[in-house]
Amino acid sequence: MERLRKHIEEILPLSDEEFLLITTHFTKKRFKKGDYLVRIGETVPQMFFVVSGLLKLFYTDESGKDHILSFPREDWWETDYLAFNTMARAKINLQCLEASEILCITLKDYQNLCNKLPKLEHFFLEKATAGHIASQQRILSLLSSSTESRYEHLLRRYPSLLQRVSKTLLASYLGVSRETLSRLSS
Amino acid sequence: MERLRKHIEEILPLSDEEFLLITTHFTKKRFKKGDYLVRIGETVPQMFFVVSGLLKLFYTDESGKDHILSFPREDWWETDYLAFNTMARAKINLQCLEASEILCITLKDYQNLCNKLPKLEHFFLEKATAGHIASQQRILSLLSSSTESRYEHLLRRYPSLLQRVSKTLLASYLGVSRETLSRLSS
DNA sequence: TGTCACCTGTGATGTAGATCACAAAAAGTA
DNA sequence: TACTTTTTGTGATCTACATCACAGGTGACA
Repeated sequence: MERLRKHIEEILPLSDEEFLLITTHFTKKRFKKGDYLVRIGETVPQMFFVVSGLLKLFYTDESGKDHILSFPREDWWETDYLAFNTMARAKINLQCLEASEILCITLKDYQNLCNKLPKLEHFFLEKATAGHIASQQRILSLLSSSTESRYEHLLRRYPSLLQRVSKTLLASYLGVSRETLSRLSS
Repeated sequence: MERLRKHIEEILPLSDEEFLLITTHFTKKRFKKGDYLVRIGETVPQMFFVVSGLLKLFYTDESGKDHILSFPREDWWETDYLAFNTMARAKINLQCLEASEILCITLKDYQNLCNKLPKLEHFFLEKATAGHIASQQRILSLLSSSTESRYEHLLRRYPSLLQRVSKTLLASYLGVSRETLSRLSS
């Protein structure tokens, strides 16, 4: 849980009591490689904070092809936000690429926590804004950049990703076939 | 300003005093078609709420081609959030496609307002989350759908857009050339 | 230690869409 | 109303990328 405290305190200082209150609302779980945290078609009772490990958030289209939205890793918040917030069924999957340590919070606990500690909404607002900005920049790069420069940009921004993720998965994040990406690398 | 009140109260009930407090932090401005609210390279002192009118949020790449991120219209919040929040220079333009009535708020006023009325952060958190979700879905459609189905989806979701926006602009929102879009329509 | 699943590179071929070019139609503007 | 600017459709050509197919490599696990 210390990791969560440091993470929140980058934005919001916390007293010991406040942090204790926060921790009581989360459950720590361990997942193995391949485990699903969210599966298409099921409900999404929780939001997740990644303490350690690596996941993929992805959509599987009608033809069975995967499209990766993100690679959540240490210090990331992730879930199917649409399904989580509206208590609907998931439209996307969230699955472990590595064994992972995760803090989980239910919608009810999340709402309770925000009521008891309203300044946390400031924290989550910052996170949501950052997420929105990042998504917009991804849209821009999909609209305006070549596959090659998107690939270079990705590696520059997350150099460690290449060590942890297969090129097949990187291709499906970039929106090209793995063959095309392979030809780019060489 | 009544429009703003109704808009906020869809999420958050407000007393008359609270709403009065809010209004004192905004400035109402009228813009003509073609006017810029945000221009690449300049600072972004304000965030905008569209009372009436239509705008485009777009990036111009090195080759001079435009890429449209959104068509903000009635009841939308928009700005270059990255530049606004970090007081940096804008990377994207925000320009009027129609004469528009806009409520403007500076970063300082925004922060003051949220301090004085913390429950507003709840409102903005909802908006930011919705924006993030919408952006994610756009990424998914860029990754997984054909141009044709993205076009159909856009028209289904915003049928009025076709009346207000040229196909050239729609093409640059969808990420295809206007020639290709023209061939699709026929 | 052998087997199996997955990953990666590479060739051949097909296709969606970019780009260039032109003309007619529509919409602004003086 | 006349003139300019913008929008739209359509043809011809070119290119990036998808798809299919195959083979060698690597790590996981029984």
